[in-house]
Amino acid sequence: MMPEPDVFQAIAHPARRQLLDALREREQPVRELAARFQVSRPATSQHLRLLLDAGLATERRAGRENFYMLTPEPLVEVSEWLAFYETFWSDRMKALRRTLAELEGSRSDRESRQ
Amino acid sequence: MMPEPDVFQAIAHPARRQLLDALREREQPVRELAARFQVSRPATSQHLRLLLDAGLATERRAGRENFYMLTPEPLVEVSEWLAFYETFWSDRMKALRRTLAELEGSRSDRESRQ
DNA sequence: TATATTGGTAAGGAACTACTTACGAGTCAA
DNA sequence: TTGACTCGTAAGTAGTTCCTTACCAATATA
Repeated sequence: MMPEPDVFQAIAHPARRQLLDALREREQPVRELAARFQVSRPATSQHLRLLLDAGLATERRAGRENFYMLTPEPLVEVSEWLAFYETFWSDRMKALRRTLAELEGSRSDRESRQ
Repeated sequence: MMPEPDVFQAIAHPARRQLLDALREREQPVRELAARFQVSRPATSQHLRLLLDAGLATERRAGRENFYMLTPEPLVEVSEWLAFYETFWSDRMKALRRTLAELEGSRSDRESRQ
């Protein structure tokens, strides 16, 4: 947990995003997570370790089970990085909508198909 | 551009995020991007290729220069995925703030340091 | 106590990533 | 036309990722 390596790297793998998605519901033991996604238990353990290191999950030992719980705060870094692009793409969306509206206008002459 | 491979993978590498950040300003030729980040030109080309494939950039040939331009729309996928977590972490933030407020309250007895 | 369950991790290997150097194509300028 | 510039890509390589199987420790159950 101290090393806190790249969150972007942590969410890059589909299997790890699936794990995070599953952990949104509730904390879950490895056994359950592994069964759910047809991923072998060792592979699941290894992905979970990476999520731990990225600070995206915590573990809670209960008997022989190890429950993993979502701690989504590090995702804020991704969110903040994305924020710079959101205005950008909404501008582009507006421009696109404008262009489509213009096309729509110029098409009203030759209303024909459909 | 047709294959459109994983956007999450595309933004996983710091060098590619730097490239995207640079492209937010304006379209830029490879030469300029490579010079800017002390990354070799071939390496830059290879990263840009990946961004192209992910649909995060387009290229425009002008003479012997190749200008790359940001097309951030595919980031919407990341944004939408993150949206599910934002309520989650804002709830956690609220809970944290509540806890801190309680601690603050119980501390008002022994007001001492700072 | 013996046995089954749960899980972490080591070891090994296939596939992938990210760099380098080398080269060739296309463009521009003298 | 010659030489410099810009760029993509091939080839090679070191390092990393992601899986597997095998094993051991800890815990629960019969």
